[in-house]
Amino acid sequence: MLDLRFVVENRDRVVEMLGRRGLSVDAILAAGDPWALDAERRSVLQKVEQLRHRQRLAGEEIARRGKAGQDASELKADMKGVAEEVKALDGRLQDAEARLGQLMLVLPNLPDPSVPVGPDASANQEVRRVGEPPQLGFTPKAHWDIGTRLGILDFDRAAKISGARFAVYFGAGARLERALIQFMLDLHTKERGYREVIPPYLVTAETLLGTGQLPKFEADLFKTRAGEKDLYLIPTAEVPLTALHRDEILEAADLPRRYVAFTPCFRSEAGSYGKDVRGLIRQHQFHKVELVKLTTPETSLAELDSMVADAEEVLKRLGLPYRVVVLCTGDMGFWSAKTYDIEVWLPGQALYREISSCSSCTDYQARRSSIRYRPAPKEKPRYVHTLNGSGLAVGRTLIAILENGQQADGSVVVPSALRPYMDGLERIV
RNA sequence: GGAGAGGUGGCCGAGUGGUUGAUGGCGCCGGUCUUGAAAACCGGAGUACCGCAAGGUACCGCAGGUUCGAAUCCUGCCCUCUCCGCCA
Repeated sequence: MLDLRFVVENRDRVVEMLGRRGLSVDAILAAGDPWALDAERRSVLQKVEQLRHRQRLAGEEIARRGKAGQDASELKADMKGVAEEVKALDGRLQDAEARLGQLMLVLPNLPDPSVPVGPDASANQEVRRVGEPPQLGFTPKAHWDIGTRLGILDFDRAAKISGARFAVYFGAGARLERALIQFMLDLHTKERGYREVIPPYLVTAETLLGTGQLPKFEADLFKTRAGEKDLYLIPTAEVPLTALHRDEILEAADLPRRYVAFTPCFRSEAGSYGKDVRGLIRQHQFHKVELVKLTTPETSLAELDSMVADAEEVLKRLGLPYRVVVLCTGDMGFWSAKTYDIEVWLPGQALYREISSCSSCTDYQARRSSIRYRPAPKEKPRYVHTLNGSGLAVGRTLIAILENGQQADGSVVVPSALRPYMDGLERIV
């Protein structure tokens, strides 16, 4: 969430920055007036604290008289009234704080000044293009045709088992998925300085509140229920990885922290009916190798750049053409301050499709999750910046390999970087 | 699923309802001593919020309650651990 103090003291600026994201003042105020609520909160808080101070002094006096054998019944009677007053005011205070807290949870992050302003994806800006789309010399097929024909992907049987938006991988398909995972993890851990993590795939509501998926985006999640306990399937490893250091104060020397995790991801894809219904593009369950960093505010944008480079390196080594796009204010995620998407070329659709999204969330998640660091001994703790990025989405990488490596005879060439992970297999036939 | 134990400051561990944000120990930081180090001794050290400031308030798993006053009493919840059962 945003820094309440900053919001209160910089009303115009906050309104302007949120406006860039398409959030009008009216829309903000419709959810509640943070400025009025904060004023209420402060004034009540001061009264409560004054009364509590009186209670404390009176308590000491009563104890003293008790020891000295003096009467304190009149003072006690007075303080009973004070206690009731405190209780009433405290109720008002808690009410104001609760409403303010809920309001702050539904305000998105402020965009970084460098982010282009725009209403939707059409205003995103291409940063660079790497690699050339392959000259296939025949009409390229979509991956679902390629994979089905090779017998390595099976959507019909997946539908039988689990319904729409699932896939079964067979043989070389399953092997290719596993090879990609291994390849990506090796790259990030051995060459890029990330520490490998296997986190829980089921998380609590508090965890999702900390990263921002809750309370606003519950419809996108799969929720499980076991007895009285509600747990959510992770939509991305960003959630458990970012939450690793919740309620902690890290040492400056520990930053940046770089984590990489391979996990399945689960998304309900509510509201995406009719979109990407075929193939592996949009599934309820998919694999992702996720990168997460905790950094100081000063280094976060540089670390974002290097994270993008880490994700790009996967594509470079696989020989897949791609471009990097900086998302405009209107297309960014709720908790992001700046996002780069990496889009891979898909010959089957003849367009670039998102295969990675790398964001700096500045201190937005850190504040919600209370992840801080101490800049120097004795100094006050500050919030870290949290960054996350796909490195990469495994299923979509497999799509790109099938579509870019497809041959006229229907076979698929395995990128040489992956062959060591597939017993030297050069071609899927 | 059944039975039991426990959650206090970075860690360990005290705490009779009343100057207890909390004894003590370890670890940590500074100092004295020492050629240096160790030991010993002295001192320091949590987080958040309110306030221009002085200063104040809150926090002993969480939330309520009793009371003039709660780490301490009561209720509910959460978590951890042990044993039994079941199980990959």
